[in-house]
Amino acid sequence: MLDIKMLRDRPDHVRERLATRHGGDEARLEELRALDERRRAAVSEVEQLKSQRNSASKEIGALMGQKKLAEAEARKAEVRTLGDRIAALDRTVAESEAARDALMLTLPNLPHASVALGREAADNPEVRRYGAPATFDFTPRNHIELCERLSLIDFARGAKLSGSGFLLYTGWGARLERALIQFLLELHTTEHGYTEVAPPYIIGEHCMVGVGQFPKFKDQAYAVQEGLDASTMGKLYLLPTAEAPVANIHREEILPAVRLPVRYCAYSPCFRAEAGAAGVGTRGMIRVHQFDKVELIKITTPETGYAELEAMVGNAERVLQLLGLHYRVINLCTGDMGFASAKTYDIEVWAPGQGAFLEVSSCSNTEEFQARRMNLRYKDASGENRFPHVLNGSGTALARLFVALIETHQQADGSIAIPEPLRPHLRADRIPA
RNA sequence: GGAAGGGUGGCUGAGUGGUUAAAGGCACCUGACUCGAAAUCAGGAGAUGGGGCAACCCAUCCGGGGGUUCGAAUCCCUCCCCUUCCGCCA
Repeated sequence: MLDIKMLRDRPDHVRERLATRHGGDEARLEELRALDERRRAAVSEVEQLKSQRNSASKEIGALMGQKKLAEAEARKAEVRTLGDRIAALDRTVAESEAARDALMLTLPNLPHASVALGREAADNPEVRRYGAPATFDFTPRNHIELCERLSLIDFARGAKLSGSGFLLYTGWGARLERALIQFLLELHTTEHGYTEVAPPYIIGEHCMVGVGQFPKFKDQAYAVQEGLDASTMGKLYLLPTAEAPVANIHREEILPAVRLPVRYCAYSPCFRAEAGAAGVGTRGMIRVHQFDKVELIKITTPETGYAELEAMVGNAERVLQLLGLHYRVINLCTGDMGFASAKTYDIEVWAPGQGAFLEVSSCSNTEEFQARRMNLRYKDASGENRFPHVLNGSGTALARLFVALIETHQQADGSIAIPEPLRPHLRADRIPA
């Protein structure tokens, strides 16, 4: 959520910055301005009336104490007429405020000044590359062939169980997935200074609003209800990402400055309806309805937010470096950034079998945007309550990492070589053919 | 699902219609005392929104929402959450 004060004081700035995304906010900004003014006018009038009523009520109390009952009754009658106007104005305030806030929740974050202007993915500047594409002296297979030959994933039975887009990991595939999760959590907790948390996998609607998933992306989430009780529908959702619970851990709190930065990492499965994406890359495990991910979350002061973002990207890159994978880091342009983000780096890993880079991590600083939605604050050195920067990043997504790993490290004999740092967790140095 | 008891400021804990932002205690800040600290004494200190150059002023907030009343932490309705016991269950 943007700062309503900035909308009042610098409307042109807000309009310009929002226009660098996808535009189309003009009408909403104008409506917002009108609602805000209506609310403020009503607030100042009703407060004045309430002030009158408060002092009158005190007088009535005093009169009754002195047993001047007739006078008290006369005053009561006067004040009663104030009550009706107050009630009407209170309704105006509540309505305009609710409408204003609902509108505020639909506006995306403003891009940071350093973000490149652009409309789409093609406009994203590349920041750096690591390594080189794997080369093979045999004909390499793609991950679908590898998974089938080595019985890592049973695509047909996964679909039989839950429909297309759901994976059944089997044997070495299940073990590799589990080893990767363990490897990632160990790395971030022991070497990168994150505190591990294990969140619920079903999350309240208010937390989805808090991170900016809702209201805009409601159609992308799986809603759950209790049994056949439709009245419970719309309150709880399967996680699209662990960001939803973890970023909300301290919602509605005021953290002492000495506790910052807060750094959490969490493993969770992620559930995405991918509505409207049917048929697009549905084969294999590139785009699925459920995948595993280790998420990184930071809560920092505004002063250190961007330094922490750079560090977070480095933490995610380290994963790929240790696994011997080729990747590139790109900086999303204004038109390609997520709703809540002020600045985002994507990390894309090279998948030889696809001949393409696959997004495995997206690291963003949402600045105060999510903190405002969550009413998360911290108390700075001077005792002032301020909104912290809230950052999130994948460290990393698993299904695509799995793809890149097996496609990159496949051997001529059909086996998969396991990179050194992963071996203790898999308790093997290769997946046999 | 059934029964009972609870949700008050950073914590603890009073308050059951009228100077109550809310006693007392703990923690915190300032000052005095001290070489310094502890102890003691005195004082201060909540949040949100709005107004003012400022000292300050106004409104709202005692789990959420609604109602009764001139006036609600206090009475009524409703929802949420927590604790204990019973039932069921991984």
